[in-house]
Amino acid sequence: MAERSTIYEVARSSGVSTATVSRVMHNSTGYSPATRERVLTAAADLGWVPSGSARGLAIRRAGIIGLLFPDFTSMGEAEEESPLYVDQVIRGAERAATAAGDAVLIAATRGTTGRDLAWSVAGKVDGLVVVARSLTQADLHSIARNLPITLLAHRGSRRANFDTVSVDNRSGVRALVEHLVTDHGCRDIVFVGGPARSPDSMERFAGFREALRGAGLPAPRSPHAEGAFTEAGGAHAVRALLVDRRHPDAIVCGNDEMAIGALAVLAIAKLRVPADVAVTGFDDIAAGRHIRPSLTTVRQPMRELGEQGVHSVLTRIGDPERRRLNAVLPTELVLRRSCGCRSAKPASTSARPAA
Amino acid sequence: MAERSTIYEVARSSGVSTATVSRVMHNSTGYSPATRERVLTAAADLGWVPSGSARGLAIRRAGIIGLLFPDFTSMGEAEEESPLYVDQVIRGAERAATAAGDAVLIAATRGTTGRDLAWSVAGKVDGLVVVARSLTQADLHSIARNLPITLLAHRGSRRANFDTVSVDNRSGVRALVEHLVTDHGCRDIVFVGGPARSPDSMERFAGFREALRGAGLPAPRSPHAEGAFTEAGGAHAVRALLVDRRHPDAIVCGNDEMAIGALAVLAIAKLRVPADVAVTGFDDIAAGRHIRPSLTTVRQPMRELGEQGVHSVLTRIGDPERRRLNAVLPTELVLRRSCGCRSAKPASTSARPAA
DNA sequence: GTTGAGTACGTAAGCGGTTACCTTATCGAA
DNA sequence: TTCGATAAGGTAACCGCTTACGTACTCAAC
Repeated sequence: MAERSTIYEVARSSGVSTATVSRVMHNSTGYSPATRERVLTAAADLGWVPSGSARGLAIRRAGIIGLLFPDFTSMGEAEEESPLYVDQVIRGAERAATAAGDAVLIAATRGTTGRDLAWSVAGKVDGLVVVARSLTQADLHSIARNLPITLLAHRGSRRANFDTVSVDNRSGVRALVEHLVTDHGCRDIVFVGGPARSPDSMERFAGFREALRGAGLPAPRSPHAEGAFTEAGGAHAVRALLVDRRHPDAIVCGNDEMAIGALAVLAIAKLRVPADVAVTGFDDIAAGRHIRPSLTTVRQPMRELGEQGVHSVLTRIGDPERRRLNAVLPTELVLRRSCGCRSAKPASTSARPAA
Repeated sequence: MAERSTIYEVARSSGVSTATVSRVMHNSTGYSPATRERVLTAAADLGWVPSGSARGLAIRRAGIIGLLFPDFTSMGEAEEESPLYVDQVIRGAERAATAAGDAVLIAATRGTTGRDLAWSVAGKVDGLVVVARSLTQADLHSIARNLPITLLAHRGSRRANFDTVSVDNRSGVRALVEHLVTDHGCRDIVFVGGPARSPDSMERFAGFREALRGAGLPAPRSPHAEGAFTEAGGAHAVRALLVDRRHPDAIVCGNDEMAIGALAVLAIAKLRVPADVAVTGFDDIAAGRHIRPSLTTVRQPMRELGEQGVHSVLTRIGDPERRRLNAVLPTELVLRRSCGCRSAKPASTSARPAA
């Protein structure tokens, strides 16, 4: 690996000009079959890997879409790091980008801002998919002046001047709570939310309230307990909850990890799930299928979120003048044991299509 | 977002030459504090995102490391797709790259080869980390002529002319089996392997045999059953196994997902775990902690694998003449319920350091 | 006053592809 | 024979940065 070979070497060793090499590589016309052969073998012989930088500069397109997501590890101790669902989003983004002939560049934002961000990530891509609140408002707007950006799972995104793709948190929880009320006769239902300022948590709580009001039940102004979106967070919140009240009929948790934490605490408190109290989560992570009782939850199409995100920036790259697009992906109710259901067949819910 | 702004515009609007803008942006010397201010504000005002392609071309370094991993989804039906541990590897790679000021570009190889590969991925990066067998031998060697490549978890990699980072599969399983024999008195132990040609599976089986021989027990020439590295694969293999023999003392599975499949089949067969038969996995995926009985397994440092992989190519980029590096990461025995242990404290095992 | 060193810049030649525009050769039709 | 069309392929400008050099100016030392 002395030096990376260039198009000039390929041209020389096949006796043509670089223009012809370029033409052959792109299947355009203007060369004979014999020439084509010579160029192709020369390229293969050299193991030529064309410089993406040079090509990108020339055609003004790097062929790379960036995916930005939050990672808190290095910030808050060994805390929980970036949420599990990000993995799925990454996979989805990869798939969509590859299908479109692009590649995806990923980067966790650990407090990176401004100049660093622009140089280390933004400059290398043709567009950015940004998960949740991984970027400050300032950076978002600054970068958006030069690069297409699509926001993922960003609440209040309708308002903002961005393309967005989000998940129908509200309908998901609404369907879930309606199920608890209607099919399991629950009346006393509590909501254990994630971080108070989390957009996801707020939306889910909103769905919770809607369902209760719809059922003619009293709806609280704020979640009955809150904690981090982690097992520990859920455990802590439920522990606190049980201190000053009798156990409710059902505990609706902000996400699956919190629900798993809740299950652990309830087991210790000798409360049976679902006999004494039903428990539900949100996300549908893998662990929910294996834990006992298996977890009733709302499935988010995380992978699709990533796919649509990439799709969205690709679309805007293709047509910068197009009007803003705010897509909302449907969620799906997944009924398992922890709510009292026996079967595990999922029931489809919400479907408000892209706006 | 009319047109991406360039260094020329920054230069013009701050009244200096592009050389000076460049100097200011890189904190080198040769400008006055006043000039620095002017340039910086101009850049911020424009929201200038410098072209990574242009910069990459000029300094002959894209600042991107590629990570290639297998994904079989689109090839073999809705089969299982790329293994779960890849997510962890991705996270590790991202972290290491970001720490070094680079970014990571990910791409699943779904049969992509030759020319496409070179253009879509290889050309965009400064080096490649390749998971397992995501690339054909031919592509590997071809690309390696122009790009630093580090192989991950690639058996027989010692021989190959590549930098490698792998995991000590063999010692991991050896420690596991020794534990079953010594602490739980198992004699009749079977190995349920992954795909016959999987390097990982072969290495793990080798460790299995070593442990048995070391304990003076008869060691089989080949795994007692085999299947895909999935729940279905494990279930299928164990079902076949139980058809023509009495249940063994212990079933050592090729990975956690197979072990989970095994647990399901054993439950249906009314065999108690661990009372009647012990079951173990490999990998330590999250589900293993939640399933009942919790799964005894061997933890692979997946994240570290990704980190070391990136580290390795970065090192080689820095010093192309350096001699081959073959790192082997230690594994760790994780004792939980499924082997008969009560506690869940992990015991450290193997530690053969980098070679 | 001349010289030398140092500071603060500007100039322009790359980096490795792409592609608009030319040139040359070939061939059928007028 | 001449002409126009078409095929095959070369020339060189350009994409947006970096950086080796060159230049102008200041200041201290001789």
